Amino acid sequence: MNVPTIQTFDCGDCPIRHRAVCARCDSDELEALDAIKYYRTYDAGQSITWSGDRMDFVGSVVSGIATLTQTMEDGRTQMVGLLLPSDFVGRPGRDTAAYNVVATSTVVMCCFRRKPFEDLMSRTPHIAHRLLEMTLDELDAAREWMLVLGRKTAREKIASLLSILARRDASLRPEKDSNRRVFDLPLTREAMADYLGLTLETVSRQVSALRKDGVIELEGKRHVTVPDMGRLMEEAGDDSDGGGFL
Amino acid sequence: MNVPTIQTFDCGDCPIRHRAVCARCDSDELEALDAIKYYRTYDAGQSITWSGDRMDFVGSVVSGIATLTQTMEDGRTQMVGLLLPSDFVGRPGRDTAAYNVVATSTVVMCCFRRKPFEDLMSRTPHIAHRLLEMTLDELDAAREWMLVLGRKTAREKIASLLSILARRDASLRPEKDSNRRVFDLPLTREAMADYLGLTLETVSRQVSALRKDGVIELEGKRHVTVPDMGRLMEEAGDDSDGGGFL
DNA sequence: TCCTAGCCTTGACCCAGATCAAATCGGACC
DNA sequence: GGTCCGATTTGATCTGGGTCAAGGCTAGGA
Repeated sequence: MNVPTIQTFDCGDCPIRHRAVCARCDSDELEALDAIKYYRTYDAGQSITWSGDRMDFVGSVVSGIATLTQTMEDGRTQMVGLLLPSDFVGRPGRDTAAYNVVATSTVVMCCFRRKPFEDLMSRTPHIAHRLLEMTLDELDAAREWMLVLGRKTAREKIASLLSILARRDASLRPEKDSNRRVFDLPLTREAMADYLGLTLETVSRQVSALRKDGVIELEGKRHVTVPDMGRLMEEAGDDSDGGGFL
Repeated sequence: MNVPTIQTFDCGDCPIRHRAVCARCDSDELEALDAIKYYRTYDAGQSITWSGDRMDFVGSVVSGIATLTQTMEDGRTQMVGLLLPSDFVGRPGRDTAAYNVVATSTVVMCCFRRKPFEDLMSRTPHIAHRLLEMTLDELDAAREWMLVLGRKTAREKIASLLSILARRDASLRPEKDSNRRVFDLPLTREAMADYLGLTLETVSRQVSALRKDGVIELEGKRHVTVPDMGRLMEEAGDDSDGGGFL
């Protein structure tokens, strides 16, 4: 499978380096982007966007983690995307949000007002291209996830999620030992369940089982050590490199 | 939810009118597209693309139906997309296919060699924009499907699929009675199962159940009549209009 | 220090959908 | 018409994961 490179860009004074929308842009274009950008902070649990609401900005996550969810009338909810630093939020060309976006931790967003962003986009082909690439990556991620949701067992689902989180985390900070990974779970058991199409009880049981079997080690409830990524990816049912992203 | 308009365009001598990649293009641009396009026919069951293979064209489906699937080593497979006439296949900027694409019926594709298409794309912003829109629609479709896969019951899954097929079919041919729909199932029970993350037996049972309950009528095994789309969408667990596409 | 509120874990039991097995249907081909 | 084969239906049984219920762990507040 295809593991897209983490989307990061340097937009001047954002606290992290990332090259998302403005990779390859020249300085004029960057200046134009700078002119319409602003920052906004959301507290953990706060809603960034509510499905159906008017949405007059697009932007990318600078720090923190947000989730993209859909809900049925009876309350069943499914997470359809996990937004990590550098991920893009919002859809140019549409003025209402299609999903609920909720901050899981404190989230800082680098926002662009939608109209000026769209204007800029139609003037600078780079940006449209970049956005196309990012969208295609997201599409691949969504499709990979369809396989997880439709055909994997609970244990494989958990292993898949851990493997993705471990790899996304690893691409943020350089690792020495390529086989060992250490990271903090950014999600509650309930959020994991919503991502995996499971119940929180099943998530809890399977995490315990993986711990018992030595696939992972836990320190507290959130701090995870993966002694052997290969083993984890086997558990996930992934072949060679375990098509991951998101 | 958002029901994207069917992507169709008129590319000169294609047997159907569609406005996919070249909507809004002027005549010069159309001519440039014409210059690099060619047609190719695939028989039912024939593979159009094999995951991991080199892919040197992109294109859109002119007629027939193809499926986009992912497979695990042990044979479990999940359909991740259904390609109906006018849908776009292939990813500009990547030279290997990410999925298996298989013709379900005889399929005619309007292809563009990838390199010239990419060149053309970088010269004509319209096309990149159009592609971005189409990709965003597909992403919405994939995410909608994640909700189906992750949280719906077997009966709701079947109803969701039928509702999507009925609506996509309806947007191809004009309908008088907006409540009634008649169409042919383009998929075997097994393909439906692969789409829905079920087994073919369960698909068969639930289709029978929906027939018994008067939600649909069957003539033979493939010809479906939906007497009341509202009822069907209720069964699908969809609110108002039942987020559709694909 | 204790209390409280979220999380999280674990156990007991149940059921929707998987699995295994057997017909039946329908079209293509002789 | 008859045979064959793949697609479909239907039945019987099994089981992974859902549901319900009872504690446990930890951080923050008083």
